Amino acid sequence: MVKVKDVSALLKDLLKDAVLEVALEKGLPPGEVPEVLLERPRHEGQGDWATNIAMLLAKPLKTRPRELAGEIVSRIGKDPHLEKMEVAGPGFINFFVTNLWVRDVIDAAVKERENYGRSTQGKGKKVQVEFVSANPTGPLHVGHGRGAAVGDMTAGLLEYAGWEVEREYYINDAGLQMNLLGQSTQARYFEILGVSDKAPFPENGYKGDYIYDLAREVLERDGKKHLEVPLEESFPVFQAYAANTILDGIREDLALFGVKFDVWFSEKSLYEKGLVESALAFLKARGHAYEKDGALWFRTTAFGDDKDRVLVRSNGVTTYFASDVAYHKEKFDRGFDLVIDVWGADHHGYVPRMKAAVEALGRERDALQILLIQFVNLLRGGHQVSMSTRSGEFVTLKEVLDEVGVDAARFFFAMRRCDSHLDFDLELAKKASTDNPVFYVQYAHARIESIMREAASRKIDIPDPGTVDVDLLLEPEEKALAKRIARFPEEIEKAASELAAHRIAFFAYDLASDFHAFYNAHRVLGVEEAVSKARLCLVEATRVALTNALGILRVKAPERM
RNA sequence: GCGCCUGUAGCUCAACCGGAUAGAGCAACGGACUUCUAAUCCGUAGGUUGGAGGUUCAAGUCCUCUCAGGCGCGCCA
Repeated sequence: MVKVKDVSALLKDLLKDAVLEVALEKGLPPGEVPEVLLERPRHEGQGDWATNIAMLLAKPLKTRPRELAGEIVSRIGKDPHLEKMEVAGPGFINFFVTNLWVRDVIDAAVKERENYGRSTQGKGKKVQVEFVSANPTGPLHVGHGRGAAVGDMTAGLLEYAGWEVEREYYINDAGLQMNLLGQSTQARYFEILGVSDKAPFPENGYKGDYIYDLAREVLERDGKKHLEVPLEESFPVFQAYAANTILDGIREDLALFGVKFDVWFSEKSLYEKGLVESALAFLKARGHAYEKDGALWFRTTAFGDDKDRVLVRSNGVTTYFASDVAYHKEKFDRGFDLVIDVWGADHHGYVPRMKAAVEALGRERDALQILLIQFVNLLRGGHQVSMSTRSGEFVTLKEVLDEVGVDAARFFFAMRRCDSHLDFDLELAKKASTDNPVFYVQYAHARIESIMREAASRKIDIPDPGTVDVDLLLEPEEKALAKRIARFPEEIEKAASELAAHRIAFFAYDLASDFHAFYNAHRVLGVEEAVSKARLCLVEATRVALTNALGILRVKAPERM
């Protein structure tokens, strides 16, 4: 039996031979023959596969595309999987395959189960996905949620495509923002005790209500003792308490959202281990860094950035960029073949210098991929909700999860390309109606489980797909469904190589849609036995593909709804 | 001023390395449950892909210009 994925490979080989033969005959050196590609035609009636090769070759061979296409077709060898070929449109060659693939795909899905669709694309390669990485200065908001979903799903997708994947959270626990957090908490503590003039609230401090909560907790734990000592002395207590408490909250929120990190990496640890220093030394030794105006600069312009960047300020303080260079050096030193950073789109100006850093570290520019997550426009009751951590006015991720549920939130984020702005309407996501795609997809799964329960109660087993008579699955809804299942492995590879996890969500939706259409048109149980058996196999194959797709997104596939 | 992202049906979004007739859902209208779950399905209607040029056999996709929205442009993070 030919594996589903191999049908296209098989066609491609036949096609390639024919193309080379024709090209050679017309005097075109094999080196100048463009790459032969097979694509999925957009429309029904244009076959299962198509190629544009005749159009590409028409010019160098000085012939008309359609004529050439005919010539190529006449040289393509026979194969039991190949039903017929057609020359269509401006010069496409359309391939129609025989029904053999229907059994092939059902067989593959049912037998491979949780491995159906897995790819070896990333085999033997290690990738790190770093995401969220929010400063521990406040709770996660919806924007972080989108980053968390995209990062986690991208990681899941790459795992499925054969990569060894590590999920990492970078904790920005060093620097100015952490000081501000400590000062803000300290100031609120004094304010609560009615002596706010003794510890004024810092400019640009964190104004959210949660800072009051932290201050009150310190007060409960320690009493008024921090009033008695100088501010510098009590400051570390406030900072440590605030940062640890907030980070714990972040961990809890992410756990609730179904996101698990393999590594929580502390920025502070880079300094403690001397890695920032050694990274700077590395750059200096290779002539990528120089001193000017009392500061240390990184010559990022040598790698395409539009200006050089400061690593160490003239006051001796290292910049955020310096620790980021050190961090990325450390990542590559850990042996990753690919490093993916998921950032908020407001950091896009940072991309060229980070890419420059990667090159200066002696890596390919593309060894670092940065996914920029566009802003989430949070809507509630039609009007926009502001989301700035500093102003303290935001809706937290937890609030959203409590309101709309984890699955709805994850799927909502998954249904958009990450570089597209996202309107997240809470009222809409919460509705258990057709508006909400996650219920639509989950309902398809619940229906499948229902069929399986019914079959079990009637003592009917799922037969071996090898015994299925493919000619019993010729209804348009059956073929459409089988075809969709067959595309799952392609979809994985495509999505993985584009780092486009949203494709999986769309696939799941389309698969559910094909299933619902099938379900409404045909009965699985209570029809003629051979047909029933064939359909049971098809349903089981659907269940496998749907479960696997949802598994990548970490969205539940419920047995009942 | 310079740079990045976005602009596709009334609304929210898809569209593979440039391919054939630009697809879904919602909203609107008309239909379908005596059966394995109607949170479903089927049908109708809806478009100059913001605009103008260009490259190409072929452009939503690439190039130039332009308009609109968002975001960046620090010895901040």
